[in-house]
Amino acid sequence: MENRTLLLQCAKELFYAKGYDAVGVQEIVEKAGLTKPTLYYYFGSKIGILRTLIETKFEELRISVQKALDSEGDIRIHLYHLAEAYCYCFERDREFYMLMMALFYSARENEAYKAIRPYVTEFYETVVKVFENASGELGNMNGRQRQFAVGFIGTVNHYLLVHCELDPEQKEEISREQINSLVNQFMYGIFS
Amino acid sequence: MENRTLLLQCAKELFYAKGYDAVGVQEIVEKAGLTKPTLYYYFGSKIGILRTLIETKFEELRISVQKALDSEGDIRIHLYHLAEAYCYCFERDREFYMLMMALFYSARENEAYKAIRPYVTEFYETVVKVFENASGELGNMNGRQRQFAVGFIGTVNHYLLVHCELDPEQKEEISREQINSLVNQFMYGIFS
DNA sequence: CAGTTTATATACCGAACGGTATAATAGGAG
DNA sequence: CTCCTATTATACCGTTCGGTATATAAACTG
Repeated sequence: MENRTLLLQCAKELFYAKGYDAVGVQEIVEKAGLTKPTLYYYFGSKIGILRTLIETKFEELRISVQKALDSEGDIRIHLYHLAEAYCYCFERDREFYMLMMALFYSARENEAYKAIRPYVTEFYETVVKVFENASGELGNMNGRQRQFAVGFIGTVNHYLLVHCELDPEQKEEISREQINSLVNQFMYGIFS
Repeated sequence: MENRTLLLQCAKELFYAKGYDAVGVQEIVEKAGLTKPTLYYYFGSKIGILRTLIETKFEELRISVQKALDSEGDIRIHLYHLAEAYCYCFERDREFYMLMMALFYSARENEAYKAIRPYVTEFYETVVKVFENASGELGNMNGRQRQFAVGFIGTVNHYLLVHCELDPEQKEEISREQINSLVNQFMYGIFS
């Protein structure tokens, strides 16, 4: 493996296990069997390596989300494909997805949170648009699109957290029925 | 205010805003207008001040949760009172509740997570028991009590997070109807 | 008043922090 | 072979980290 990739991998594992602020640059390069100038050569700074990590992975997620939203169908279908895209990303790299979630819930003035914020906002806005485009089906939402979007993302994230707790070894993958019932439960919450 | 209480207050605000690892002991005592030995006199270590913070606040939550579970009624009533207890804790000290949530989602090998883990586990087990005691009403749960417990806590937490997003100034308090519909939505998820 | 306890400050510790100036090494191109 | 670029290491920078030895001031206790 290239040293650049190796550093990204080691950093991801350490950030996931201990948290961004609790990991030192020294620790990352030691794990990779390299030295600090190598890390600074590729990424420029400690936050730079986190940013690279986020950008790389989000690009993958962005593609599958776009594919999900291009599909034909009602809002239920779109939400299903959206949830599917998240679950797919989760299953491909649990460590990264969990790291992302930890960052999402971390302190607002933290540097690591500021690094992930624009990406989270981007996806949040994408989901808001899904609800706005569905006003024909859902009727007047009284400006609750934002609430729905936060709710939907939260429901999916929470589902994945529970899934992680119940299947730590990642033995079974998330089924279509599970994703379907997740979306249904969320939709019920809207109409009730 | 006593210097001890002042230090706890300042630490809470900083941990909430920046995260435990990103805050230095120096920063805490400067905000309080004191010096390091004073902090070490009262709390012994940096993690000691977080532990004191958690223990103090959890004692309050523990009392209101116990009161909720002592009430007569079916599982829906118990869950309602439980959700009410969480919401009450949240409204009394949003900063602390949000800090708790951030810690809950933080990295598993982080010192701060280890400090809060026993308390989270304690409440988690309490909620598991609520579901176990309701086997008469809910029928055979196929050992899904744990899943329900994680689900319930996650639903409440997520609701409070959204609430925070939509009412950042904390103008209106959470109504009985809101708590009721939250519990109903969760119960629907179980039966579906 | 003398002795003890409680509470606070000054001034310091070694270690780790993020980051860098500089040089050596390696590989390809002319 | 020689130059150039890409990559890596040695050795260091000033700052901040969590934590403490020691002294002092105030408040209680006999």
